[in-house]
Amino acid sequence: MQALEDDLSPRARRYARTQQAILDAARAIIHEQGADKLSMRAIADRIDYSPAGLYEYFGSKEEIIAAVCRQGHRLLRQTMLTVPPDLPPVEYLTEIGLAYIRFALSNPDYFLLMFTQTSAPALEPGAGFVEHEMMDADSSFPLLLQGVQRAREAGLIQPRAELSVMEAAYSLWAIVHGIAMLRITYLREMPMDFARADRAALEAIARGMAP
Amino acid sequence: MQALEDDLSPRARRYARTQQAILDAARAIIHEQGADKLSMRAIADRIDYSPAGLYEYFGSKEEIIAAVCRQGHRLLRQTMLTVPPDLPPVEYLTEIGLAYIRFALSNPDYFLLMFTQTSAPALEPGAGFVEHEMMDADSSFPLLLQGVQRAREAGLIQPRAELSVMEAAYSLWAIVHGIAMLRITYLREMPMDFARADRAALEAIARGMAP
DNA sequence: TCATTTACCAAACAATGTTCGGATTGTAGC
DNA sequence: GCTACAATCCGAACATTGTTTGGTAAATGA
Repeated sequence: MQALEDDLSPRARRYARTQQAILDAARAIIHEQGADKLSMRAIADRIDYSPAGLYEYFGSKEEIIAAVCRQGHRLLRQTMLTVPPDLPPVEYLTEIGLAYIRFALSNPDYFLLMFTQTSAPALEPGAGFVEHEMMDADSSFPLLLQGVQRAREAGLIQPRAELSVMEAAYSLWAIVHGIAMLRITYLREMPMDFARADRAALEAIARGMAP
Repeated sequence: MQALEDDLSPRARRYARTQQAILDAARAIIHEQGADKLSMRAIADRIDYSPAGLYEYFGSKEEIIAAVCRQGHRLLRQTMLTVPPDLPPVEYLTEIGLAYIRFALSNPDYFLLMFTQTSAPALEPGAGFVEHEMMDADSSFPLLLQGVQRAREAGLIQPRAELSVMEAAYSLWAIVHGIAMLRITYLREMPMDFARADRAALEAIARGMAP
């Protein structure tokens, strides 16, 4: 991990390390006490700083949260990357979908924070969809897109006039995201065989995209 | 609306009306300024009360929010009820799904608040799923359930061993909820033909449940 | 060695949810 | 109508929040 801190001056390295310590503390507080207990003072206490000292590293609490969310998206992507890519295409899609849901269930507050931010960076007017955060290398969506592409090449998914590859991936994302969201919020206390229901949902959407 | 205020004493009627005024003010603030601008003082100002006075009607800000959310779920259900029930079953399902999404897009802060509450009333241990909030008369889920049931009776949806009526409705809810959530949060700035993509998603899931 | 930038903090500020004590108002019983 | 009691309602305060300010100490570069 030290290796990543490139050819920076000692000062810049310390700065980056403290910045990361702030983010780690924030993440730990969110995980241990929930997002509503995340305060500048709590972060400062945990890393032996004063609240005011944090403003040397981040402009505001919002910026800290935004940075935590970026790391969260990277982490989510990495979780999905643990699924063996040599699985049969449809099974692969199912598994990365389930991994997405599992991530949300293991880190409900974190996940909720990541997908509740309404203050996104506004895209410049003329930008295409590739410019969007969704298509970043850190995002998890490209994995879905690539999975759908592979399934299509294997002939297991039929791209029709009414369902492009992009739209197929969007549908998959939506159903998986909807399940994750509902299960960590509205359906948290619902007694139900979710393992079964989730698989059924994924099978249904897969069948709907089959030739 | 006066008719609903039953056979209560004048005092109880005033009480109920003030309670409703508080909820209306809260809803208006959420709609006009966003959920983060919702404060006890803002509510009090709007209805000419002092902040302390509100505590005669609600125990806390959380209770106010919970009540606002309950009304939100009723409103969402009513929005979905405007879809003509005599449409062909599959088309009916598509339309109430689109109504769900439309509600979220027209009231993003409201919708987000409704489905972000993680402090739900814990279900008593021995309770079945019918006891859950999801199955309330105010909830929108029963509409989906009933729609799926009708489609099944018309032979347009095949209930299989791996996909009960309940699970089919759950799948539909998930995809619609996922679309709604993504579009008002992560994908807010995404330039994309959502009208097309949403229909494609709903068609795909419908095809996946067809015989 | 000295001047400047960096790192850091104590103290204060404004805004928040909530509580407390008392004042005012409405109601029920006589 | 009068009185006692309960219901409303509010000013003032408290604790907790994010953030700013002014200044001190340390590190850096000349």
